[in-house]
Order: sequence, then structure tokens, then C-alpha cells
Amino acid sequence: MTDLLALDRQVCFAVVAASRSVVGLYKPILEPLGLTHPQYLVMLALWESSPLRVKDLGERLLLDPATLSPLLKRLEQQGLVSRARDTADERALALRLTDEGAALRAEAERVPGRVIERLGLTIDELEGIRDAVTTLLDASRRSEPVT
Amino acid sequence: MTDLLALDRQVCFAVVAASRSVVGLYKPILEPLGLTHPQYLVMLALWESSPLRVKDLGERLLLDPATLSPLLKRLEQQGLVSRARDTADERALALRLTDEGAALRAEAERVPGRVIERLGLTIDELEGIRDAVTTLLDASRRSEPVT
DNA sequence: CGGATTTACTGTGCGCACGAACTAATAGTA
DNA sequence: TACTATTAGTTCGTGCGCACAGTAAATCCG
Repeated sequence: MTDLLALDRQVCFAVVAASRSVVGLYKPILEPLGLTHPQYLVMLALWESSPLRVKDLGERLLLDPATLSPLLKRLEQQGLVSRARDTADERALALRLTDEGAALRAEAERVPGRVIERLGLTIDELEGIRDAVTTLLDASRRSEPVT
Repeated sequence: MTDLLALDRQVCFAVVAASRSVVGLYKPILEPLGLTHPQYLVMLALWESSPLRVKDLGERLLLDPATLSPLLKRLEQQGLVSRARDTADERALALRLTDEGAALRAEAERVPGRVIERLGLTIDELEGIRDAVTTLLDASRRSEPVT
């Protein structure tokens, strides 16, 4: 019989610790860009599609608006993002890349390669990890109805 | 050729999001015990070996002393843990379970089963996830020399 | 049209999480 | 024995991350 207690501990501790450790790996690489890891994720989303509302951003990153709100203000202060009310819907905020924010993409494109290099894992290993973690994420999200 | 950029994004976003989501899954289950997830991990460590120093605890959980210090004070205030200087080494803090802290274990033993049940994953899937995430954690820790 | 409801975001409070600076105790060494 | 270096914890500052309450705009509906 499998020891559920030990298995649960291994899975949950590992994923929480891995999350912190991986974010820590990004830190020195993102520092020259002046970004934290969550800010980097926001910029990735904006580089992909630029006029974006806070709500949509939150759905993509699975983050609360209350978390994004101050984070976006910091990005605005850094001149990377502009925050303006959507003219069509005054409740919503239209997030746009500034020229500076768009320009940062060139530098950011070298980030993933450096992270993967430092991890020292093969593509196959990374793909396996991606699949396993995605399975866990999906299972976890299914069990806690988002609303 | 594999798209490293996309792969990196998938792996790193997934692990960070999975971590948050899984911790969120614990929240309603741990709430009746009066514990947050990090506090639960600390209690797990103490249930395993009771006189423990902050340093050792930090090494097991991969957490900074600066993170544990206030967390442990909260556990002390809840009456679950005692914090007393080690008589042999006055620098060190001897963390011990109180009777109440030891007693909480009985309730906590039902936590992992409930989490696994809610995740709805098979034992095989969980073991695969554990192995994949552990590989990632190890790789990440190797690349950022702890000190 | 006009009031009730929903929606989008913001402010507050609390708890991590970590780097950096600090204090106190121990260990190492000339 | 003194003097330095190391070690163990704490404090402070900053940035998430979320629950909860609040505000303002849009939508629903009688």
C-alpha cells in the first residue's frame, strides 16, 4: 500500500520549493532588465497582445486583479506600460506597452535560453516536466472552482 | 527545432501557477487547524523530529531564517511551538512541539488524503509529477549555489 | 426611463519570501 | 588570553498574493 502521506508531502513540498527556486534562478537574469519574475510574466503577456485589460491579464496569468493592480503601477512608473481607461468601457483599464516596454523585448528574448542553460536539463526532460506540472495545475484548478 | 522560448514559458509559468493553485487547495483544508501552508510544512518537520533549530528547519524546507523567524513566532503565539534558546549554544533556538502542537498531528493526518482526493489524480500520476518536479527542483538548486 | 445587479478595478490587512544590515554568541588563532 | 572570524537569529524594506470591502461604470429588467 502506498504511503499517501509521504507522497502528498513530496509532491506539494516539491512544487512549492521548485517554484521558489526557479523564480530565484530568474532573479539575477531579470535584474539587468529591472523586472521581477511576476513583472516578467506580465510583460510576456503584453508582448504577445498589447492592448490588454487587467481582467484578461489576470485570467492568463491566473492572478488576482488585486495582485496585478500595484504591480502594474510599478511597471507604469518604470515607463514600460501605460494605464489608461478604455474609452469603450470606462470601468476597464487598457494596458499598453510603451515604446520602451516594446523595446525591452529584444533583451528579454535572451532570458529563456539562459534559464534553460543554467538548469542544465535536456529538452526531453523539460517537456516531461512541463506535462507533469500542467497536469497538476489542471487538476488543482478543477478542484477549486475559480468562482 | 524546438521553441525554447515557448518551452521555458510553459515550464516556468506552470510551476509557479501550480504552486499557487495547490497551496490554494490546502487553504480550506488547513483553515480548521488554524494553519497556513508554510506553517503546515513547519509542523510536518517538527512532528518528524521535535527539538529542531531554525537553521535545520530552514535547510529542510529550503526557507530563509528571515522567513521562518516571524512565522515561528506566530506558531508560538498559537501555542503550537515553544521557542527557547539552546542551553548548549545560546545562539541557537530550540524549537519544540507543545502538547497542543503534538496533539494537532492527529487532525493533520487527514489532510493529505483530502488533498489527494480533491486533486483527483491517480497514484501513478502523482508519482510521475513528484519525480518530474523533484528533477526540476534539483536542477534549479544545482544552478544557484545555495552559498 | 430608473432602480437593482453585475462587472472592473482599487484600497486595506495579513502572511509569506528574500536581500541586507544588525546583534549576540561561539570558534579559531596568534 | 585577546582579537578576529564565523555562525545563529532577528529586524527592516520591498514585492508579491489573496480575501474582503469599497467605488464607479455598465447592464439588466420591470
